[in-house]
Amino acid sequence: MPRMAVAERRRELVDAAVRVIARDGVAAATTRAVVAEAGMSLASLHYAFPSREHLIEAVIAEVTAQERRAAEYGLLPMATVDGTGAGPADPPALEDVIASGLERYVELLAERPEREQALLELALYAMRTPGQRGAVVAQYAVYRDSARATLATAALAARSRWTVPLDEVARGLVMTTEGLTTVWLADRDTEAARRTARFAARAIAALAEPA
Amino acid sequence: MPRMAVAERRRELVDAAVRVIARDGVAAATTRAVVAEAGMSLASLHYAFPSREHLIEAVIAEVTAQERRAAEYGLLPMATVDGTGAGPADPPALEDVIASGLERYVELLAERPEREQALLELALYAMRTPGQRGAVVAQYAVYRDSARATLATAALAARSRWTVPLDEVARGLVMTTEGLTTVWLADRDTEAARRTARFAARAIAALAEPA
DNA sequence: GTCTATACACCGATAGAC
DNA sequence: GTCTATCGGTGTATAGAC
Repeated sequence: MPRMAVAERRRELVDAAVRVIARDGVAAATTRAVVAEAGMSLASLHYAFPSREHLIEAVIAEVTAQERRAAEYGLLPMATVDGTGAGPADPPALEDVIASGLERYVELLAERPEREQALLELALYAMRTPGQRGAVVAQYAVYRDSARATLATAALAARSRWTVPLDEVARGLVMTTEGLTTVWLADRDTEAARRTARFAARAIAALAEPA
Repeated sequence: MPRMAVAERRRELVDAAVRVIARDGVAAATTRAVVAEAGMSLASLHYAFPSREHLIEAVIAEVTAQERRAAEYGLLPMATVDGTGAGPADPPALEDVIASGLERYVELLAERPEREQALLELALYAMRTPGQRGAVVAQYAVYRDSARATLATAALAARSRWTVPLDEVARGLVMTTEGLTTVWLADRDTEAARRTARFAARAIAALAEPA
């Protein structure tokens, strides 16, 4: 193996761990499985990280950062739905904006179930690991921030304003996506999930009024 | 150790496994940890179960049965809220009935987080284990059935009727409890969860009209 | 810095005495 | 039926050659 900076090695190990976890779960992400995936020797891992736990810690941090980026770059958000330069006379209905966003999330879920399952497993793992509780809180704070920003933009696009604190709405949206995720992972019924998503969109949109 | 019927031994092992899983997680429920919890020797486990996987399978079945019983005996349901023999003139508001049920769920969650976390972990484990996917589907079917029955009773008590198929409402309720669970497990903010529960109750109640 | 080789604990499972 | 003892395998982590 060629020499490489420790930082680079760390990056490759984290990426490999992410792939293993997505494919086979957190429990299967043993040190041996990760280095095999990364094409390194076992000792390289312990040179880059003091222990497996530190590696998983880095994985959680990396995944959280990815989620943050995805949220910021609007891969998840629902507010970019129109784009046709709608005139001031015909703003989209808020319910439709939110519904299309949630439906896009369901699509994404159905396309990459491993990713969402991996995120859930990592969260549960972190909840059990004393030093990692903060990481979980941070992960869900990212979700909430993203939801807040998205909902603010959506209301703007739909010429509406929220009648309850934006924070509450954001919390409800995060609860919705988490609920959709768990239920879909359990029964894999995409059509039912789409219907539930539309129902949730209606419920959330009811918390706003025309501006 | 005293002699005992295989069935009884199986029962004790499953109970011990449930305790270990609730306390330390699925990954920690090794054969040795379980027999230590049950106060048996290692060989007894393999006499009662052909393998650890079969034991976990039995645990999932047992936990699902417990959930079913809890649902049937009305520990979860929200429809038994009044009980004062309210006259025909003052039915409770549907929103309040559902809200009190969901708030009770939040209370239960805050009281026994280990149980809900264990259920989630078991579900995720089963999703990854080829032979266990059916168990997960069954588990969530139980939730849905319970939700359906509860919602039907609630509508009756509140002199309302659902304007969308009951199945859809039930699905929305299950999604809600799952979402509440994951988010609460992540941030442990009980007051926020209560607020989210009330918001969800309003949204669900909006799907019914006076009968 | 990177490797091979290995230490050592714990895993699931079984053999065989009682 | 129930136990102790042990097998073969895999886990994390490290020692020491290069």
